Amino acid sequence: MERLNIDKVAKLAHVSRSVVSRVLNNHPNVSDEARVRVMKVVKKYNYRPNAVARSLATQSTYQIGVLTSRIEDESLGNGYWTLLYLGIFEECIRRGYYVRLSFYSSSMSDELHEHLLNPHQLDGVICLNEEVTDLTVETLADKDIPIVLVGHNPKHPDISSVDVDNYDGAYTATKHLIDLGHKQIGGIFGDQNVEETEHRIRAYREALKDHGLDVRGDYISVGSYTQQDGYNTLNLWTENHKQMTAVFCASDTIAMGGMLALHEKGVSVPGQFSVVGFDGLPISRYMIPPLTTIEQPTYGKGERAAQLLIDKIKNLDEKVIQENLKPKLVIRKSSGPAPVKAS
Amino acid sequence: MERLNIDKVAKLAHVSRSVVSRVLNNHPNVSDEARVRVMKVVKKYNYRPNAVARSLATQSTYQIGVLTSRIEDESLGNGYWTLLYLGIFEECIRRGYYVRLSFYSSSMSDELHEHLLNPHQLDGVICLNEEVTDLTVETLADKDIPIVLVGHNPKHPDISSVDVDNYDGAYTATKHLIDLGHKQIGGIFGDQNVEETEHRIRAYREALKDHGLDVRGDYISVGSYTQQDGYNTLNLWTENHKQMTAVFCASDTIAMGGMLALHEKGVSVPGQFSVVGFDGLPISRYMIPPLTTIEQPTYGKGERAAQLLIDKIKNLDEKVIQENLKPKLVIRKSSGPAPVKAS
DNA sequence: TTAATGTACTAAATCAATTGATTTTGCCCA
DNA sequence: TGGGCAAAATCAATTGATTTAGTACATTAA
Repeated sequence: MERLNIDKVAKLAHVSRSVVSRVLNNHPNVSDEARVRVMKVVKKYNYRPNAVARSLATQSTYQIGVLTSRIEDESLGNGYWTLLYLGIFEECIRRGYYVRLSFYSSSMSDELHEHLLNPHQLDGVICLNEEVTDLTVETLADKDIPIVLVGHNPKHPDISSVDVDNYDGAYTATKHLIDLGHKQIGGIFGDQNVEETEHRIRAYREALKDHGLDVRGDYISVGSYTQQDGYNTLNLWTENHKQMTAVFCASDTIAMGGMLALHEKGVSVPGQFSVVGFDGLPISRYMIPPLTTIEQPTYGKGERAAQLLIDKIKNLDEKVIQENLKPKLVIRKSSGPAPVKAS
Repeated sequence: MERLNIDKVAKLAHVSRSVVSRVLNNHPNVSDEARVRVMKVVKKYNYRPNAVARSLATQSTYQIGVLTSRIEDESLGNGYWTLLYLGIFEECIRRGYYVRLSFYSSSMSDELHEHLLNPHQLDGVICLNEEVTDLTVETLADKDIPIVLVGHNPKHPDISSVDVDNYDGAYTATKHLIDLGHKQIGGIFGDQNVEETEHRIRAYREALKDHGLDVRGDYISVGSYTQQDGYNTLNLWTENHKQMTAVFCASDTIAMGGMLALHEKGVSVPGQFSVVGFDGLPISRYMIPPLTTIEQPTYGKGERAAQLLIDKIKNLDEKVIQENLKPKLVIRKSSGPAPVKAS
């Protein structure tokens, strides 16, 4: 198939190339006859304007970059990400944008990272985790490229972001356990110094306090959002904290690891011990037992982030929006009434 | 920051723009003095050539498309995909390519699908599942854009592809159960009419036959690669096939659902019943009990697919390569010796 | 009837690179 | 001093679109 360009189409339709461009972009001042002639040729030869040339002329590529850090390597395998990508992608496609996928690793040279964010190629960037944000913001600082974050970042109050309401979710989870009669409730949390984590911890503490329960420092573990961390922590606690009857895990993966530790120690869930997770990963309903969890709208987070970004690209709207999506408590079999004291 | 282009750089370095281009692309016939002068300016102003203009001139975008079908919606949440993307991405970055991510859904118009594969924007395409292959091949038929598949597809023998050795994996899994003394072994498989599935089924049957065991039709289920399917199937079988003591699940997700069914029925794993999965998802080691599975090199599949694609883009090499990567049996706690007959 | 406005179109500049053709420079040797 | 020959540099075409400026003609208003 010989390559078709706008000039050839113009010739075939007996108009100038400007007219073809007008027709294709729905610009005014084109007669109906000309429009019909052009469209006929376009249809017949299945002509599509060259997007690269168009990008060069318009100085916009209709591509946005999505940047994930692979620092928490292990967590990349947990099913959360694909749903996030899907949400971003589908919103983008609806609005005529393409998605470029990148993973950042700390071993990457700054130069390569900059390369990933090459300003002539991306109309905007979504950062999916904390680790990439600082570097990205810095790299794009004077380049005038909009950024949106998934997960609020107090270090960057001038950048729009989307997050689940972490406080609300963690409070609800803890209260759920309190309502079931548990008095000794542990909390296992992920990465320190991340706003998300701090909010979840605060909500956990305040829920306990609000209901007249003690907040014990040794009932709180702050590690990482991994199965390994949940496993290790509950392995310890089942030894050291015999009074504990429930735990709030700040992610489903932590809960998964934790439940394995409980299983190995012969502690029955929920008979002797209740577990609540956070995230609502698709796999959570098939854990043994199925996990009570705080379901966050993962797909929706991606969707909304893309919306905010594209709005920003189009309007150059300077408003900063930091949005909280509501999570939802999903009660399954991993949580139950506090066991009656054996003493 | 005022926009820098090749002309301004040329002026600042007191050379013509061709020299700048030569320097940047490591072409010969540039004097050392000129090279040094140009590089000095490039460094000083942090100049990066406009990738869009470069693409227009060279007719190549250094972007490859990665297409996933979202038909099996549920399975998008299982952690397999991100690892595949990661493998593709890292190989691409090493070789100077970008990755564009797309999800195909059957509700998508053909036009939109074509749009996703816009020939002026992609140097090549990787199809990650069966569902998107036919349409993609057709769309790109006369466009001269290389394609590589993840998962062999007998309908397209002229396209390179990467897959795990499904026969080998399934045979090994089944043999593992046989070696443990199981005689009544079920098989739960995923999507019908996919080469992958057929090979796994064949290997399962032949392993049984090779070791003198009966192959029973009612011990084989062909459904989908989902937890739900594993759950349903084992729910049935625990009722109907009391003699069965083990099952080979053609995916870890199937196994996960299956183990939940067993748990609910009070069947202990591996005491009364053994389960082997396929995939080696990161979550498999935290299932209850940790899953014995056939680990496939998911990251490696992505990596290799990207390699094949880029080789094809660069050499226009007409060789068709259909490669099988070796899977590995990982023995954990979900499989054990066949229970001694109660009768 | 004339001036002002509006519509449909074309020509040419622009975007920012690559690259083949051409010219200039530098060097050696006769 | 001039001819021959590479090496190095420049020039200009090319890639395929958008978009501004300019033009011709028709319509409306004064």
